[in-house]
Amino acid sequence: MSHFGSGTEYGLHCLILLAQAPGAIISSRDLAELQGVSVYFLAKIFPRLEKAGIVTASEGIRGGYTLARPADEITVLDVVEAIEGRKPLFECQEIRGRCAVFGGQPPAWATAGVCGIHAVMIRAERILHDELARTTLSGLADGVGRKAPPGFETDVQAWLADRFESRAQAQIAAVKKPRPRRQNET
Amino acid sequence: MSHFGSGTEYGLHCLILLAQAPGAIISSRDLAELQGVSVYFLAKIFPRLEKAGIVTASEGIRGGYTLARPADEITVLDVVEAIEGRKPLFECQEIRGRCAVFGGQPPAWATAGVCGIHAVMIRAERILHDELARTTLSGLADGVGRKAPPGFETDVQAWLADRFESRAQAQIAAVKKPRPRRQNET
DNA sequence: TATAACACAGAGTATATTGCTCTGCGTTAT
DNA sequence: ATAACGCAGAGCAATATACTCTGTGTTATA
Repeated sequence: MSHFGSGTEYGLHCLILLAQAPGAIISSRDLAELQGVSVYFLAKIFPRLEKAGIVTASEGIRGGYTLARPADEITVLDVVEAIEGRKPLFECQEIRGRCAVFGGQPPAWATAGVCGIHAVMIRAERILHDELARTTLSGLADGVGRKAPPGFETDVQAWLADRFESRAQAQIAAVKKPRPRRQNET
Repeated sequence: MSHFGSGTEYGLHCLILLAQAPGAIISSRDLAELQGVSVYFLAKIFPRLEKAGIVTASEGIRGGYTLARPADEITVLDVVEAIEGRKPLFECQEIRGRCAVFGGQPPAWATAGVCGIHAVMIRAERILHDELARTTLSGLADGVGRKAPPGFETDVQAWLADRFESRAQAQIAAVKKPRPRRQNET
C-alpha cells in the first residue's frame, strides 16, 4: 500500500478536468464514467473537496461541481489534505519520558521541548508539504495540455457537454423505457 | 493515524541507545523494559532491522543486538524503510488511459512517459527521502546527549549493564523461586 | 548436562482503515 | 410529476496496525 490512497488519485484527475473547463458544472457521475472509476466512490470523495473549499456544489438535475477558486490557487497539498485528512508523518508518543531510570517521574529536562526524533519528522513533513504546495491544478492541467494533441481537450469537453445536455432528453426517453439507469463498468 | 507507525518510533529510540553504547550487546527485552514499551512488539521489529543490515544479532543467553555499522552511517531513512517497508508515497493506477473518449484503446501519447500527477509525487517522495537521509543515528544521539545532564547516560548504561550481568545470577535465584519471570508493565 | 535467557519464526487477536457498494433524503430543471 | 443531482450514512470485504503468545533452536553458566 502507498501513503496516499486512490481517493487522492481520483480526486486530482477529476480536478484537472474541472480546471480545463472553467465555470462548467460537472457531476461526479459524469467525472467517474469519463474516467472509468467507481461512481459511488467518487461521490464519497467530492463532499470532502467541497468542505475544504476546493469545489462548490450545485444541487438538482444538472447539478454538479465547479472549482471554488482559480485553478492556480489550488495546490496539490490542498487536495491531498482535503481527501486524506491532515494525518501527520509521525505521532510522537513521548517515549523519552518513560525511561526506567526515571522511575516514573521524568525530570523536566527529559520532557522539555520537542523530542529529537519528532523534530526530524516535523522538518521532513514541512519539506514534503512545501513541495506538494509548489504544484497547482493549473500546473497539472498545463502538463496534460502539452502532451495531448489539439483536438483531445475539445473531445473531452464535447463528451461532458453531451452528457450535460442529455439530462433533459432523459426525461423524454423515460417515457419509452421506464428505467434507463446507466450501469457502471468498474 | 500517522504515516509512520509506532514501530518506527520504538525502533529509532532503541537504535539511539545502541548508538550511545558502541559495541555493547543489548537484548530486545532490556531495550523494551528500559523504555516501557511492549517486549513482544519490539521483538517483532528487530528482525527487520537485522535483515536490513542495521543491527547484528547474537543468540543465546547474553545474546542481543549491536549496530552493524557506525552510527553515523545509519540514516533515519534506513530505519524507516527497514521497519515500515518501502511503501511509496503514491501508487499510480494509470487513470489517464481509461478516459472514455479513447473507447478502451488509449493512443500512445496518452500513456507515454510518467503521468503528470505521478511525477509530482515522485519528486515529493525523493525530497522527503533526501531529508530523512540527512539525519543519522549519531546525529540523533548527539542531540539527546546535549540535552541530558552529564550523569544520565552513565545511569542508563549502568542500568543495562546490571541487566546484562544479572543473567548469570538469575539461575541462582531460580533455585529459590521456581518462576522468576519478569512481567512487563505496558 | 540441566537451565535460563536469548533470537527468531509464525500464529492469533482486537481494532482501525481502505476502497467500494448501496440506500434514502431533500433539491432542482424540465 | 419525474429524473438526476448532492449529500449523509450504513454496510462490507480485505488489509493493516499494534500487539500477544507459543514454540524452536542457540548459547553461557552453574
